[in-house]
Amino acid sequence: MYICAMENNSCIRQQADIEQINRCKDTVSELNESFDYLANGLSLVGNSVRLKILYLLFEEKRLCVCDLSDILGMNISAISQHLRKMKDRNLLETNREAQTIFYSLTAEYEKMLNPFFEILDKNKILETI
Amino acid sequence: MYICAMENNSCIRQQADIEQINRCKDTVSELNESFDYLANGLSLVGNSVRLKILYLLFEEKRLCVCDLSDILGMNISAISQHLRKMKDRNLLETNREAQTIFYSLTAEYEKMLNPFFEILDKNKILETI
DNA sequence: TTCTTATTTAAGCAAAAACTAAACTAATGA
DNA sequence: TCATTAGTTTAGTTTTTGCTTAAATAAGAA
Repeated sequence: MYICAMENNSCIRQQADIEQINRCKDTVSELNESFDYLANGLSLVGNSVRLKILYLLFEEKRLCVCDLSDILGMNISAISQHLRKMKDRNLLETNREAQTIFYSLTAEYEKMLNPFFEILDKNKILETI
Repeated sequence: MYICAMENNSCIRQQADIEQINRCKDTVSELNESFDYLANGLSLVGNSVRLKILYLLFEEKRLCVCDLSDILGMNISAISQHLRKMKDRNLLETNREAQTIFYSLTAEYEKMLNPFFEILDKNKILETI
């Protein structure tokens, strides 16, 4: 009989597969940082404002903060903060042209996010029919 | 000259491409629900506890609430609430066997999440070297 | 029927994320 | 040099998310 390590919510199972549990625990501790890193990256994409920004950059190649603020009907500061997060995680890169700073997708993430852009593309076609 | 529709943070650009802005606005309003839906799905994966659960289910095919609670060292209730969210969004399905409820990935999302699982698999191999 | 095991659900709280407003930086041009 | 435009940063507020606790449900066993 196997007893969970939880203090309060004790879950006393008759039929736990201890080998399986241990194998899983090993996986989790081995990949712990990978899980955190990947989840953090996905959480950036898992926000509708940021997903819109990413898709628009995929379509338009480059846009400035002011464009995005206008398109999305949002405060420049809010947009800038979203862009910063994505730039910090290397989803985006910048290119200054006089006072204007253009944001674009990095090649790495353009490729990685492509399957999701395709889903959106498909919906776009469906909408127009 | 083009003036943004923002009240306070007025961004008055000399060189905005109005056609581009309008094209983007159309895209956003057309795909608005798709963006929300996709972002919501991705936000589920963009949490390290849920990503761990998904990967473990990918590896082990099925696990019950109690197993996951034990493996992740978390309260059963917390795990159950994570599972519920993912089941509601159709990432997971359940299968009752007596009192035990086994969760597993739906075929649709197993396929969709595969590229991310592959990243984790690769890291796993690297860790063991 | 009552007890135990497995899980879910609801309520409340704490931490994290997103947004607003205002101050700040940086490039350009009069 | 000073004003303007474009964007960033910081501080504070609001909203959302995740977790804890406790109560509820559901299946099987005594």
